[in-house]
Amino acid sequence: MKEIKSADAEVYIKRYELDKVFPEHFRPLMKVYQFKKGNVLFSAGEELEEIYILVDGKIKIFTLTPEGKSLINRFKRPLELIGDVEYVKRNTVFNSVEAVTDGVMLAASFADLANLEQDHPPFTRFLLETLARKFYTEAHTTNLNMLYPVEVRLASYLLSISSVSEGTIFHQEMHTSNLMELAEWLGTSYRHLNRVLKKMATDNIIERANGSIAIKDLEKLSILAKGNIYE
Amino acid sequence: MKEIKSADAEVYIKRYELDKVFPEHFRPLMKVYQFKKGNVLFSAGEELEEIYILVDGKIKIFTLTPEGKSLINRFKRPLELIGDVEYVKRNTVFNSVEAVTDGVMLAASFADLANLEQDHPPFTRFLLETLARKFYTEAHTTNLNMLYPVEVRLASYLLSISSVSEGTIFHQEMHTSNLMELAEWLGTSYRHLNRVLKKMATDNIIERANGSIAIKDLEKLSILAKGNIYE
DNA sequence: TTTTTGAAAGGACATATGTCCTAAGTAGTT
DNA sequence: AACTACTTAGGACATATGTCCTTTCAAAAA
Repeated sequence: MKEIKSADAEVYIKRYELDKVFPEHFRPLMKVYQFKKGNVLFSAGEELEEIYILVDGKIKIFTLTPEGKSLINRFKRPLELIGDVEYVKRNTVFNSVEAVTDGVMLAASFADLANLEQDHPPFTRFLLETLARKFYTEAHTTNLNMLYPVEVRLASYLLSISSVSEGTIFHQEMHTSNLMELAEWLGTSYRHLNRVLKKMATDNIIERANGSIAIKDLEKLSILAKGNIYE
Repeated sequence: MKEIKSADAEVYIKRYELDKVFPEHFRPLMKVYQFKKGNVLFSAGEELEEIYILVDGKIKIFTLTPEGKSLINRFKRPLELIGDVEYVKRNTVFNSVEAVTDGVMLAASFADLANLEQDHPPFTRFLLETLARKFYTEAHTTNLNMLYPVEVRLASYLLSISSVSEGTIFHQEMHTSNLMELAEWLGTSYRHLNRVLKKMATDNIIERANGSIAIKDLEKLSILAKGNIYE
């Protein structure tokens, strides 16, 4: 990750309405970093000294076992805080983070933030609200993962990226760019995702043509999803 | 849950060193509730108006699917906050809560707490630290559950409640009072827990005698747990 | 002591999902 | 066009875990 000294945090602070959180006098203390697709941004166990704010791009958060194999993860887009828990608990990094696309982060040092907290309550409040949202989302996703099989989760996911208007189904941007990533997103293996996709195709719920997935029967899909909404 | 007007929050505030969090002038606004084993304390979807602080007893936090069946849960002992996320996000209750033993909660209304936040930053900080800890623990447990089979988790659990001294193994208090509860704690079915226990007994790692579990081979257990520590 | 009840234990079977491999398709590069 | 690399697709098999039942057992109640 490379610091861009010429860049100004200002633009991003405006864009994401962070001006109440970071007062004028604090902004010169903030840095702007740029990262490239594929960069390993943080590794579990590392010592952190700054909080990072994802303001552009997409990242992947995952856990590696000591045995090196399995992983669990989420994809994150702006606005997302990295290192908030580490800042509050003064822990080492818990999850590893990798860049899925090019992107930009703002950063502020733990020390500066601790000072900021002394005379600027909105920042503490911001942290609190961020964490509450994270906790809620995390719990929601975990429950979904543990309570329902991949088929249901996939159905929910497809519903979440589709919207219907005048009988036509529009696909919003997929959170994932290919099936492997989709498998990771759903927390399953690529092989299994394929199996489930095949079943849905056989049941005439979706149709697969050259790598893309088209919804054929929205109603059946809704029934499958059991009213769950992903994210 | 029954309010005990005669009771005083003071004792508990002392015991858990909450005096910096709740200043003198705020304490008269706090209530003391008593609950009985088996009471359903909160149900998912309910509207909350107070934050609750578990100061005595054991509770169970779980999720029910609309289909009524499966559940996921954790057991909690003091000191634990209930309703913190709900307070910050103004959501309805996310998980249901049930009393496992008799116990006591302190409570303070959202409205009073919002006022407190205005002129008493330590409370916001307390919320933040609590949430960070919760988030961390939650993530840790989730990872453990998703990455390792029940056998490993059970091994970790047994290790976590055992301590060795001069060649003798001491069992600390189990978090659970019977095998069904242990199965819930581990997030598996009772049947499966039994299967795994049997395997461990066959492998001479543990020994089962009239309902209790004794560790026979600590080393094998440690290898099985792969260095993971539960909670 | 007999009866009842709930916990403990496990057999039989089904299902979700993972791992390992192979093959076919597609796009980019030489 | 030939080659390479990556994605898609799926066969074969193993494993973790769930569901449903039955039996055993021990403690509590009659």
